[in-house]
Amino acid sequence: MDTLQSALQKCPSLVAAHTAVFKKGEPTWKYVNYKPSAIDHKVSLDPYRRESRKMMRIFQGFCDLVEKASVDESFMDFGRLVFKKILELFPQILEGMEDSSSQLPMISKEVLDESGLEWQGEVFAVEGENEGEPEIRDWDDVAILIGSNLAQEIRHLLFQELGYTTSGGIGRTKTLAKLASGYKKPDAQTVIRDRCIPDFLQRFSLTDFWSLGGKIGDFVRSRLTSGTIEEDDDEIGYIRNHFTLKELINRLDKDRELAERVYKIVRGELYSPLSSRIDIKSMMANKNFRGGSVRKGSDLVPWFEVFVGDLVLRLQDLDEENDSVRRPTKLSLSMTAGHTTRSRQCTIGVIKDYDEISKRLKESSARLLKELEGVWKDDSTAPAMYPCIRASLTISGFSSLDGFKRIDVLIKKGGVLAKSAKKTPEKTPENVVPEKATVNDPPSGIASLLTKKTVSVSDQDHYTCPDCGKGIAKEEVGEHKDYHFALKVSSQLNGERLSRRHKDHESKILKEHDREPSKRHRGIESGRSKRRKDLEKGQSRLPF
DNA sequence: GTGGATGAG
DNA sequence: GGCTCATCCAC
Repeated sequence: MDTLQSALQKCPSLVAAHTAVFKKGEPTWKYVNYKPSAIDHKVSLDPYRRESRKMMRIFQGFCDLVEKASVDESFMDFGRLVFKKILELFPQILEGMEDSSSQLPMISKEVLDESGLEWQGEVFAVEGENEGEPEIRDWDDVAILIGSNLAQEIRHLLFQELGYTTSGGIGRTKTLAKLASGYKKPDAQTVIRDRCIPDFLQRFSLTDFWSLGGKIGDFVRSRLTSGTIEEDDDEIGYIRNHFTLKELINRLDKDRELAERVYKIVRGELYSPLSSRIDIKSMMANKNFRGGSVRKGSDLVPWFEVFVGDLVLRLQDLDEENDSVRRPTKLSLSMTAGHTTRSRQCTIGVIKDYDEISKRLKESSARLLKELEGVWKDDSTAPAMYPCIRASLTISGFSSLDGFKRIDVLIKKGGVLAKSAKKTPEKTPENVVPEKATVNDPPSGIASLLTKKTVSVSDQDHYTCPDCGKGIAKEEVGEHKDYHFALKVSSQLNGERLSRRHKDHESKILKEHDREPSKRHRGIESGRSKRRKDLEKGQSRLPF
């Protein structure tokens, strides 16, 4: 790794950015006016998380289904927005929807031109496609076209609001959007029409796909290719053209799931749904120690201060972000000395107050440290525990106590919630993990923009839909009914235009969240940011 | 409950 | 390449 000096030598115009740091022994991070040494500082990613959250809020204000992919990347499902726009611009589409099994008649070039729609961004073109305006052949292209406009809008909005430039990708699946978003940067977007997918994917290799970047990708490649020129020129196309699903299953040691994933991925047909809320399962604060600076137990205490400060801060952020109260029930301390890593965990009661939980986490950490020292002593395999190379604290087993917000106030200000709260967290609605949607064969047609096949089901209150017999969570009943209405709209109206009432209802449908992406759903992924000066609450920074 | 592996960035 | 972080799974 370069030192600051060597990096500056290679790139004189380099602007080295400061990052916020925790100083050993301090529970809060700050921007320091000196060069923080790795020996007694730990980087804080908090400022980035905060910016991330601001971006998320803007995305969510724009789009009804947003999936956070990482601190600086999100997927947006433009399905409803696109459909709404299509109805607005081309209401005649409804006439073609009377027969849901047939293809929708395409609108004329004149009507299209009248709409004033224009492509936004770099529209990836197939070999031999005429120069100039990218072709619009079918409704899929129209949808992507509108998607490119929406992407431009949200990117512009983000720049207006936060000053960040972004790169985006527009495609029919997350995989495509993600690859497209990195295709041209910075401050650009790339648009992939369905028919361009093979040509676009030719530019990538198997291991460029998300989740295939590691050993699994290498394994798949080793089972499918032998390194010929043909394969090398278009690895993905080669796989697409040479293997049936059955063959893939055989080649990949009967790993059906993996085979199906590969099969779909190389065709740009992995229609995985976006999930708006991924409940975090654990939080870790870690520090690698250099130069043998931790030679005894007491050397760790100031780091516990830092770890706990970091974790509790993030806990606060999590609450803020989700407007919830989530608390860990488990704490784990892990340490590495030499080549051996050992960890011990303990359970902790649910504590609402941040100061109280900090106190508890520190006490427990000290206790776990004692335990680990014992473990090391008893373990003849392991050498000495000190000097310690690494230590980390992980909190997990989150339980949500939103339902206790008021009760807690009544009991005691900053009080500790008793066992009752801890014993029944699974029963609180917030803690019910929604059933993971599984979509393999999405419905086709524009109607699919409105469909929702899977709904989350809680053990307690559910309702059985008379139309389809599915169990529906209470909160979801309205939405579910809208789903059936949507089906009717798309398949039963006998060519007549929607009545006023239907239109109202229809717009209501469009406002609903739809966690079921489908073949026709468009994803956009955007990310990468520039830094911007901003004073963070509760934290200080120096004016550089 | 633990240790290690995996994958992303 | 070092480092940070989250998740999964075999034992």
